[in-house]
Amino acid sequence: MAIDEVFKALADPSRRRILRMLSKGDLTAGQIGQDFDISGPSISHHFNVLKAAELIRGRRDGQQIVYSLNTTVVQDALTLILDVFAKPGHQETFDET
Amino acid sequence: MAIDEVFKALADPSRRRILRMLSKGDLTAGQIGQDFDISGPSISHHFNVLKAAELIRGRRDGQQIVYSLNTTVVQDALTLILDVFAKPGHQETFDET
DNA sequence: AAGATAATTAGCCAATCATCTAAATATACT
DNA sequence: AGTATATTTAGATGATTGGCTAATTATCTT
Repeated sequence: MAIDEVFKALADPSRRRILRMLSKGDLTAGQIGQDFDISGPSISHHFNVLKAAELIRGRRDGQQIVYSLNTTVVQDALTLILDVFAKPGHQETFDET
Repeated sequence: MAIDEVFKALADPSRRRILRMLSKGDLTAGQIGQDFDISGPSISHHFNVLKAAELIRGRRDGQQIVYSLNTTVVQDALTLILDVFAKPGHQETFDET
């Protein structure tokens, strides 16, 4: 997993919205696009960025591409995000102060 | 806290490195800068981005500016980051699969 | 095989970003 | 007051980004 790609992918609000949508379940490109005011190609570009970060995966189902969250990478990404802030030798879980 | 600023701040590897350094303890601008190959003004720009996201705070101590992590905002930011991936109604902690 | 639908890739453009050098500001020292 | 040190702000520049339209690819339907 490329940490840099992950953080860059998360930098855009549309992409974060896509991730949030997919966290509730798989969706086709079209279903996702309907929720946005931007053009199809622009959405497609966001899919590419998210795929480059390996945060999502797409599989073709007939005419449509069904996108789903790559939960494995999402877990790893969250670990790395927490690492940015974690004091080493201070094994803290998220809820801890 | 401006979520958008937070994610933009995290998008740059130098800024993530700064945060990691500060998570171990406060440091002056100069001490941080020594660890980087980029110019002073560039580092200063990164401080500004991190300050805009309220992730760090700087206080003057004589000639130096001492930077520290804004732990309150860091906590809130982590919550928001987790929200990007969390299925609602599925109260999951970080360690859970 | 022709046309419709779903989505992508290609190519362009304006806006943003990370970096730089030069100049400015703030504090300390002599 | 004058100089050195620490850091920032100002302004410029090349690279990256997010958006668009047009064209392409893949699949389905008739």
